[in-house]
Amino acid sequence: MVRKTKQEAQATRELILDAAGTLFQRKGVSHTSLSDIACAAGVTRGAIYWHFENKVDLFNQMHARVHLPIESLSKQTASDAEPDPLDRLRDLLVLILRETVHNPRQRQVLEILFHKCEFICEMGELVERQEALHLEAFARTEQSLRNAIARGQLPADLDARKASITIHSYIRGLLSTWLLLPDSFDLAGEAENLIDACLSMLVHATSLRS
Amino acid sequence: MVRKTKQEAQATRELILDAAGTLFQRKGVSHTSLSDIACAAGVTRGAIYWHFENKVDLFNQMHARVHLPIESLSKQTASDAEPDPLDRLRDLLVLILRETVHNPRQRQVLEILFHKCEFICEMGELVERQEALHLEAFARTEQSLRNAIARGQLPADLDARKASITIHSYIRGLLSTWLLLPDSFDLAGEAENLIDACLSMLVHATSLRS
DNA sequence: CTATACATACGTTCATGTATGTATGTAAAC
DNA sequence: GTTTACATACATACATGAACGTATGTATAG
Repeated sequence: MVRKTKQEAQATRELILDAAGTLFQRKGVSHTSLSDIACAAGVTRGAIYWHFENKVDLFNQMHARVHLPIESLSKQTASDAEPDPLDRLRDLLVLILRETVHNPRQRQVLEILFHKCEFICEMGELVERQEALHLEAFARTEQSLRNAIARGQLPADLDARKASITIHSYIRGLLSTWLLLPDSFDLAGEAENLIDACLSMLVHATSLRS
Repeated sequence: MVRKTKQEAQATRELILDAAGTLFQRKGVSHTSLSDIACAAGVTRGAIYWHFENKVDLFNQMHARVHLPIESLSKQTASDAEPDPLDRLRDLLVLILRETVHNPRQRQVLEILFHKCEFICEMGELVERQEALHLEAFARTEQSLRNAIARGQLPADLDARKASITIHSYIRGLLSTWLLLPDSFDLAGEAENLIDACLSMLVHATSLRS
């Protein structure tokens, strides 16, 4: 069997990415060889080297599949035409927590990023792109907070920058902790409570004001 | 040169651990070979295999050096004889943030744990011990919070368990974010503000009550 | 004299990258 | 509508080097 049609080739590519995701999640990125992936996907290493440059490239392509939805959502949230920016922010944050629990692919990618790979320069784009994504997210949330302040939903002297970083750290900590110890608490069930607690912090904490 | 005195042998052991720490932090655990470590420490692999079973063992021994101070501190904090448990908790949390910034060894170990190693079963004790440490920390903070509730420093109906996990996730998120992007905010300078914000959340957030 | 604290040397196992083989889809030529 | 030619989508085979673990050598401390 050789020379598949373009659709079949695309399916093979997806197969490889799926297998890689599963193995990365279970054994870690650097402890998974291309032979492992090929075997799990039912192909040979030749197929992998056809579709990808090497493991790092394969790893980066993996992330390209899952980022888009959450990013597009967060963008419209930061619009200053939104009449209730604080509630949109709340919706977004709750969604992030819930999706991580219920969307296997998102959970897989986050679990790999948090606990199954090493952030080193050899990973190529990953580190830079991840840093860039964070800074973008900081900025977008900061904008949302400014909009909320302008609409009187948050204290006028709230330091939006500090608050944005605080929120993101909080979310990252929740995800990281839950992905490490999924049985320690019910992330999906408590999502609203956890986010509301965080947002109430923005309202009440005088130490986050300038 | 061979056969050193016991003190010199101990010094060699420390040298190896130091070199390993530096290389793990820079290149990641699995991308650092024992040859790299030996070379950096000015010894041969033979010396490493004399002092340690293998890389995993070496990695685990690394952590044994740095955990103790923060653990002993957190233990006395949870004592119910403490008249001001909330303030002791505050001190502890602020200290954790500051030490991470100013104590190179703590920063190194945390940076490795968060971003330079993979949490997989092949790492041996690491995963289990790390999980155990987390659960202990949850429990201790929960006890501190109960003490604070008993002394009227926190709402009587605060869910201590939820609050404990919330605090730990928050701290973990701050550390993880800062270690990834140290220039994005001043963790040491803002330590008190960040912790006060978190503690004010415990006081005001109704969503953390039972 | 013996155990220690290494250094040296050796064998073996992967994992990687590349080179090559090969059968088929696909499009153009006739 | 065949035939031809070429690119595609892999499989197979090979060469290389890195990293590991172990076995052994060896000088000295105790």
